[in-house]
Amino acid sequence: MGEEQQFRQEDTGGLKVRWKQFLVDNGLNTTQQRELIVDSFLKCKDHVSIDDLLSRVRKRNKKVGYATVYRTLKLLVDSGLAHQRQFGDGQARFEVTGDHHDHLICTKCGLILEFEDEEIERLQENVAARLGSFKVVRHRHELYGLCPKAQGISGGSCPNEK
Amino acid sequence: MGEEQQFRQEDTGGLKVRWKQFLVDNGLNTTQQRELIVDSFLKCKDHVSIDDLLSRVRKRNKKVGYATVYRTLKLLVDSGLAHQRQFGDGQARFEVTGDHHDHLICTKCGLILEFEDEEIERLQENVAARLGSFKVVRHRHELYGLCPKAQGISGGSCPNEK
DNA sequence: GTCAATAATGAAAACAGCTTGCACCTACAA
DNA sequence: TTGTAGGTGCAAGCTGTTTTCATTATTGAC
Repeated sequence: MGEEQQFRQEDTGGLKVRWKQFLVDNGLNTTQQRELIVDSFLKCKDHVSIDDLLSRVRKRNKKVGYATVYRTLKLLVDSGLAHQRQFGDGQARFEVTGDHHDHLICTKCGLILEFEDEEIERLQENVAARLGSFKVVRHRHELYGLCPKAQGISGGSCPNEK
Repeated sequence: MGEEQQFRQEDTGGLKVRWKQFLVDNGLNTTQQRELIVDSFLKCKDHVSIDDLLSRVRKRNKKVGYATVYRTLKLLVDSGLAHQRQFGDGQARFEVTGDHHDHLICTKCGLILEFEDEEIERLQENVAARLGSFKVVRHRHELYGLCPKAQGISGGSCPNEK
């Protein structure tokens, strides 16, 4: 656990270097707001919406505006440091770029799990080839359903139930 | 080809019966607009947006409003006759419920192909089981990329390019 | 067929999340 | 230090969707 944390810090550090480079490459300035927003974002392990991130940021600086978070997230996506996702609830969510993975979403409590499966990835390529040399650039694979708690297994109620 | 068409008509007829039953079961009226909208929808082979369907409907009755199409599509989804999809372009698309399939979308020309793969479906279930008895209710699997024409293969230009 | 009661329609307004214009402010190279 | 390009925050605008409400259509009882 101590090891894992250390790794994460190192990793976040690496991402921060890439961010700095992105700013330089594109003639963008380092500002207090951007620093704060990017740091807050890189700390997130989960899938944050703009509003989520805004409220995290505002804990440290009340005056940051929605538009700045919005624009910074766009830069993060452009820089490749963030991925933008669209689950069913109508608002965009962002996550730190890492190992590729897909998602399993509990429709009752909103719990989001991640998964990856080499075999599925490989089969996807087959499908695309089969359908006439289609070249897959990215994909989206989401499983919606009920987590054990939402099913009533093990008696617990759903942690994030709305 | 004649056979196929006959089959489709029969199938559409079956769906229409289910629709009628849905109206009865829920104490809903049959109206000119609903008839027209549902008939137009069931004829669609592709993935229509609300606006697409509205303009098809208006070819036969100029006075039908957007809200009516919107509400009728919602009923169609509730009745299980339609599936609602959300591809990347921000507007909902609807398709007639049929064999389960997933999608391959050309990001250059908007071409949408359908695919299904038993093996992938099976692996999905494995994934859900592996992640702790998650029960999958539905899923979403979309491959985004370039169709052969968009890649410049065979020299043709992209049919639907915007 | 006629007539209420009930439901559906269409226009327009409300809504939610996203995007942009603009006046003021900040970072940074000279 | 200062000029300037770039960034910020507010508010307005946009897009697709959803709802409200006055009007119109459908249906079941006579």
